[in-house]
Amino acid sequence: MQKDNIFYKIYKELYQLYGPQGWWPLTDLKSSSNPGGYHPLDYSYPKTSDQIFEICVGAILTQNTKWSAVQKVLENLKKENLLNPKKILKLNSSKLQNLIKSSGYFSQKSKKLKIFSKYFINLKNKIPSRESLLSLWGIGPETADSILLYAFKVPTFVVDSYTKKIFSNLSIIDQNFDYEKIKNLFQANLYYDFRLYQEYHALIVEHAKRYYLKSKHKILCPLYKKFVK
DNA sequence: AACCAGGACGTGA
DNA sequence: TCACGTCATGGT
Repeated sequence: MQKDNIFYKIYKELYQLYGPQGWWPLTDLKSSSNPGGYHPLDYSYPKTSDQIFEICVGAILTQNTKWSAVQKVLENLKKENLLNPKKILKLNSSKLQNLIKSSGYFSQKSKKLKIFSKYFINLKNKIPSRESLLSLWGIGPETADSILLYAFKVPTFVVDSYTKKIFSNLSIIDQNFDYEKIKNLFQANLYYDFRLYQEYHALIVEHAKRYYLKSKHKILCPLYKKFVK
């Protein structure tokens, strides 16, 4: 890859603007001084199987849902000591639905969590393949890549709706590019480094929240002035 | 008070 | 393959 390509330039710009994002947040790391549970510049592998599982659960629950809502649900599950695949499997579905209700799509998501929990137990601490994740009902490309990148530290780029919004607005990609094409474009233009991928996706989300939400005008995006003629 | 969130699936053409 | 409807609660 060449260091002066637009994908890497924008990464450096975003990193300079917002700094390290400390994804994926963990309930274990929450405290009064760190309410979000983020851990900037800590790229270490999750310390327990339950932490890995928590990241996966968060990735599923946040499908088309605000993280703040997911955070509350994770907090509840943690408080009940249920952030564990065997315990999720044992729970009856209506109880699970009640516990996760506030993060939306509770019927679908309870089913997804059940299916994923069984899969996770069968993994026996091995790193899953992307294909096996995608074969699960309820795990699409973004969720699979989030799980691989943030829970298992596998260098695979995560593409989300914000990525499409920002980079199509900057005329760097086309609106009709599909998931795999966008993912491959980023990977072809970046160092093969899970830390870089982790930060980049998190920075994209942070940037989009500031400049690409409904009421805000995309033209105000500072990347536009800097990189689009 | 409509609109949308760190998507994925099912369906019909 | 692909565009479109559906899933659902909670915040703005």
